[in-house]
Amino acid sequence: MAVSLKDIAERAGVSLATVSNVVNGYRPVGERTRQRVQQAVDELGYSPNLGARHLRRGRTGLIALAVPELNNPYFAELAEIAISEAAALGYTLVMENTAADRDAELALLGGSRRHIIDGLILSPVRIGREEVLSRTAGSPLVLIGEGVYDVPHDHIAIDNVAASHAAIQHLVAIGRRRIAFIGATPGGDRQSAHLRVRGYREALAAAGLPYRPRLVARTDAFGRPDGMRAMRELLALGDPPDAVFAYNDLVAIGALRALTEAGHRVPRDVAVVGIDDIEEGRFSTPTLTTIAPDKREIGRLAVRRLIARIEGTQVAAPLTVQTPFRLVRRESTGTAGE
Amino acid sequence: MAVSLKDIAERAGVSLATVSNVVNGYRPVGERTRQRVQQAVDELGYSPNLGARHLRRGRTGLIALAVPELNNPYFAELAEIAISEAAALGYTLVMENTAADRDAELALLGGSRRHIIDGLILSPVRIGREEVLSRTAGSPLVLIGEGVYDVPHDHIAIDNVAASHAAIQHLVAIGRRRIAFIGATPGGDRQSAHLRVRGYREALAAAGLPYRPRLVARTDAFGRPDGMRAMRELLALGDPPDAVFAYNDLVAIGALRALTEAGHRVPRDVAVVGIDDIEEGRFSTPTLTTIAPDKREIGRLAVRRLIARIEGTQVAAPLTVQTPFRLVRRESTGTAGE
DNA sequence: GCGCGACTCTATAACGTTATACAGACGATG
DNA sequence: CATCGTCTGTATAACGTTATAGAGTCGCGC
Repeated sequence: MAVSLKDIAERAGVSLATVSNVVNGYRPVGERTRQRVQQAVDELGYSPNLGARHLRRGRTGLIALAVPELNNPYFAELAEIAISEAAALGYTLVMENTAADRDAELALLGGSRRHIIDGLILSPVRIGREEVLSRTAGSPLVLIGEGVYDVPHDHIAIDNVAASHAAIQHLVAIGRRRIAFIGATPGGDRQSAHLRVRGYREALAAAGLPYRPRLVARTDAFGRPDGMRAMRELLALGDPPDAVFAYNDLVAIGALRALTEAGHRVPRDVAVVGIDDIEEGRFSTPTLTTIAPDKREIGRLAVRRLIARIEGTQVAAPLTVQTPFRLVRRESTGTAGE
Repeated sequence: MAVSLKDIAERAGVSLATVSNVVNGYRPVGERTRQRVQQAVDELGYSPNLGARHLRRGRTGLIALAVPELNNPYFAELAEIAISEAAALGYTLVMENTAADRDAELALLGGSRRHIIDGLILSPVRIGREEVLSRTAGSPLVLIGEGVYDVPHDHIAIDNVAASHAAIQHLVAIGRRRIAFIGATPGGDRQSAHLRVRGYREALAAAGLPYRPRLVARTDAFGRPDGMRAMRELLALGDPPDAVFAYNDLVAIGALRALTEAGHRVPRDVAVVGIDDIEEGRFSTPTLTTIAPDKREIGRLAVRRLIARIEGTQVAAPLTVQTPFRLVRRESTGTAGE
């Protein structure tokens, strides 16, 4: 079971160090010995003990991706991309679930996994700039999502304000005037929800539409039930909206369901736009118009940048990258004909 | 940054071994020294280096959950449960994605992660009994899902045949006669798809309905697009079905979409039943009737059993556990009134 | 024939932890 | 007063790896 370098060394009749050199290619080894060692490795089925290697090298080969909800399809899709990118670069990516819990985010930031993990990709939702700044330097950190800016770490995000603009402009272009927003959060001011609200307000202004605070619905979380609840509240308003822009696709799908149950037609009575472009929105009834971030780009960039930091090949200043997005029109805002 | 036992020992003026004993409570330590050591630990913010501990103890405290698709909500929901259960027991669970790839499953079985992981929970889809049997004993293994039986490992699953029965009986009870199945796989004979087909056939027979091979649709995978494609094929048949039982909820949702696009009414023209009870099915239009496995039970049981094996407290014979399920009626088979 | 670099390979000291064996002090016991 | 056990604490050898320093051997130029 436990076959170690020592076993190989004995079998091949060479020293420990030589085997190590063959396995790692760290130093040149004569062709004859190399072959003998390689044969022993194959025969005994040796694989290096990563724990020991870590202890010696100070690196584990593990990186973590910490997200606020594992079963938000957006993060699941992102994770799948990140995992394969990490694998391609020789790292193993482990998922960590913060459950949108402030303490969990702080613990990760503080290095609770410090000895296990070479670096961390974090999607923060409950912590802000100060908390990140107060981090006592640990392993490399890459931020994704839009919560925190102006910190000395790499940061990958879409331009939330611009994304909101695009959504609102689209709704205005199809003739909507009373446009609601679902998914504002009570606290947090550099949070992405806040940014999306800001984009919403700016775009309304640009279109010459009034900003009606009653059309901005708060939610505690960002799941389907939250969208459904908020939509019901909006419908209970004396003068309900004729369009809804949701914090994300899950919220939008909750809203869709509330509309259907209440007997409203989508998009005729109310048009709906989400963000994330999860697969579910391509199969819902009606299908969901959405702002599609480039998940592939986000996942790959985050992993590459983190690994570059870990390996120290790139000591350049931290960079904030804004990845592209596009508007995907589907039934919930009327297809071509409508 | 790197504060080790040695630093604590110096600070507290005791030996390395004593600090270790305080930290682990392995041996009694005098009250006075204990306090001095504890204080040093707190002041310097020591946390043990898990790699080194592993090297010494032979355990990492990591367990893996390997699933065929990370972004199938069923597995995402299961993962969330398993992660918190593992955390409660002092383990960290890492997700592994086999991508329904035979080689990936074999690699895990063969112990590709052997040095990193204390144990593995695997949901196999491409390998069968023989492959599992040929495993050269490695770390403990718990199987979930329904692919493989009669192997010397713990195995947690629902009774697929019984689940299929329940679904078909329900469809028969609401008056359906031409019931299709979507999600048969070409190969594999102990695979869960096969078992579900068997339950489908048996239940048809029990209800006195004929088995029509043309109503069994094959799919390459088990996602929304597969369900959609298969449903279209069924609709193209001269005499289409009046009900569909799908391999899982995702496939069912794909079928739902195909039906909607083709202008069929659900459940009036065609009723649909899935398996998994993912949240998406509670918000789809129409909402989806489904066989709901007890995900909480599955996740917790799998983790507990694996950890019991790892810690050797339970050397009893491997056990196959069938967890309960129930039928959840929703709109896709007609609600109470229909 | 001697010195020197180039080329292979080896011996060994870490990395941070835990388990084992042992040492010293102190009462109690014969 | 010798003997024994108990109670604390320490020294040290692993665990499997890699990096460093160094030891041979060979060929080549002077």
